[in-house]
Amino acid sequence: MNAQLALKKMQASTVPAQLYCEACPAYELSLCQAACEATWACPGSKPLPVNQTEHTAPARRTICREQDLHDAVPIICSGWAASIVMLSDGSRQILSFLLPGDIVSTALLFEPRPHCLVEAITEVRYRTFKRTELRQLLFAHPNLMEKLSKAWIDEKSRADQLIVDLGRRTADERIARLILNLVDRLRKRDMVRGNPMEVEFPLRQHHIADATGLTPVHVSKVLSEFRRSGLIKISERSLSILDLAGFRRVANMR
Amino acid sequence: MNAQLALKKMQASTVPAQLYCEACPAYELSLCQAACEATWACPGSKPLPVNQTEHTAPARRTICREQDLHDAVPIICSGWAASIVMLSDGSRQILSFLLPGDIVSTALLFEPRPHCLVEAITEVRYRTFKRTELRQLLFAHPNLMEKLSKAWIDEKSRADQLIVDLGRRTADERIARLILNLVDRLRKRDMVRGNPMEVEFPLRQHHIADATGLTPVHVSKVLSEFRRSGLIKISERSLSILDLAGFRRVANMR
DNA sequence: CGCTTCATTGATCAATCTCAACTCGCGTGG
DNA sequence: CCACGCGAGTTGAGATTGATCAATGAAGCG
Repeated sequence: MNAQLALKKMQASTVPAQLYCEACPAYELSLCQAACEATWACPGSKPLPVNQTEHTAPARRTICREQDLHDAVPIICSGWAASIVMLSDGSRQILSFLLPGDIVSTALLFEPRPHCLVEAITEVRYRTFKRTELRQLLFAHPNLMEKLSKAWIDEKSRADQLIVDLGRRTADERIARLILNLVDRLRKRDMVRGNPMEVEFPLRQHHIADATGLTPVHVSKVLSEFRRSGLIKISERSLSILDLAGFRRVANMR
Repeated sequence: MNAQLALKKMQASTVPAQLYCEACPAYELSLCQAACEATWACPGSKPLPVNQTEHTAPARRTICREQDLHDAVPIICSGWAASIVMLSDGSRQILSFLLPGDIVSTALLFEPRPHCLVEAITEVRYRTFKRTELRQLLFAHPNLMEKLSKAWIDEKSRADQLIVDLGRRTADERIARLILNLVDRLRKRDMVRGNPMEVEFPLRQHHIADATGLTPVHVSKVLSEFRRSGLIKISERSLSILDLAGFRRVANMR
C-alpha cells in the first residue's frame, strides 16, 4: 500500500491524524505500519476500529510507571526514551533505550503492568494503542503477528546481550558496545549521517552509566580515554565514530 | 480434563508415550499440558497431530548449540539445564537455568536459530515439538496462547531481573538472589521439602559463578561466609535455607 | 590406583567506586 | 546586568570489591 493511498484512507477513517507517520524513520520497522494497514485492509470484513492517541512528553518526564495499570500500549514515534528499573537505594538500571518505532515492551500486549518505568530522554512523541484492540488485530492479521514476533525476538536478544555485557565485560567494552549497538539501531532508521559516521546523541553520561552498570565518574574517564585515542568525538549532543575498526576492536576483544 | 481420561486418550493417539507427564511436577505450569490438551480436544474438527519426541541427555551434555538450525522446540521434562552464552575468551555467561516444565526459549517458536547454547546440568529428559506444528496449534487454541504469553512474560522478567542484579548489585546480593529465585521456582513445582526449606541443588559453584558474573573462587568465599553466618547449609547436592529472613535481607538490601 | 573435577584458603593485584574539588554553561531572579 | 544555584562533566587520591594466582585437599570415577 503506497503512502498516498494510505493517507487518503486515514483521513477518511476514525483514526486520528497520522500525518507524521510517513515521515517516521522507522515506519516499516514498527508495529505501527502493520497495525494501520490491518485496520484499513481487513480482508472481506469491515475494518476493526483501532483507537490510538498521540502524546508528547518533554525530556526527563516519566511516560509510564511500574505501579500503574495501563490498558494502553505505547509506541515511540520520535525521540529517545529509556526503560528503567529503580532500586531502593536510589540507583537505577536502564534495561533498554527506546528509539522511534520501538514498542515500549512487547509484554505489554499481554500484561497490563509494566515492571519498569519509562522515561523520556529527549522530547518524545508517542502513540498508544488499546491493548485489547491491538491484540484482536494481532490474531486477525498474520502480517502483524509476524512483526510482533520479530519485535519480541529482538527485544529478548538485546536483553540477553546486555546480560552478557554486564556479567562478563569490562567497562571499556560495555561502553563501546552500547554505543555501537545504538548506532546500529539508528542506521536501520536512517538516522546516521556521513563518513565518518555521525549521529545525534542525546544521552547524558549518567544515562550511559545507568545502562552499563557503572558510575558516571568512570564513564567520564572511559569516554575521555576513547576521545584521547581518537576513536570517537562527542560534542554538542552529537557523536562521531572516527575510527570504526579500532572502536569495534575495543568493543569485542578481550 | 482429568488424568485418567487424558491417559486413555493418549494411548489411543499417535502421540508417543507420555506416561511421565502425570508425574511431571510442572505439568500444569508448562506448555506441555496445554499442547497435549489441544491435540486431543480440538473442538469440532479433527485433532491436529502433533509429533513430539522424547530425549535424554546425560549431565554436562549440550542439548542444542547456537549455530544449529532447529525445527524442534524443546521443553524440559525433568532435570536442570542452562542457557549459556560462550565468549571468545572461553568465559561463559548463563542466561537462565531451565527447570522441569520450562520451554528452552519462547523465541524458538518464531525463530529457528537459538542465540545461545543449552547444556544439561543433571541428566535431563526433554521433549521436542515441531515448531510449525506447535505454532499452528497455538493459533487454534487460545488456552495455549495464554500459556505461551505467560511463559514469555516470565522469561523476559527474569532476564530483566538478572540485568539489574548484574548491573547494580554486589556479589553477596547476586548469589543470594539467585538462590532465592531458584527456590521460588522450585516451590511452584512442589520441589521444596520441609522446614527449614530444603531442595535438591545440583549446581556446581562454577554454575553459580557463570550465572552471577563472578569467579568460582569468589563464589566459594561468599558461600562459605553464608554458611559461617548460619544462613544456609549446602551438602551432598542439597541446599537448605536455615535463616530465610536473614537470607532475604542479604539478598535485597543495600 | 591414579585422574580429573570441584572446593577451599591465602596473598596479591587490578578495576572500579567513592569522595572531593573544580570548571563550565545555563537559566533564574534580583 | 549580575549573582546565584544547579546539573553536567572532569580530574585526582585513596578505598573497596572482586579477580588472579597458587597451593592444597577432598570427592568422584574409570
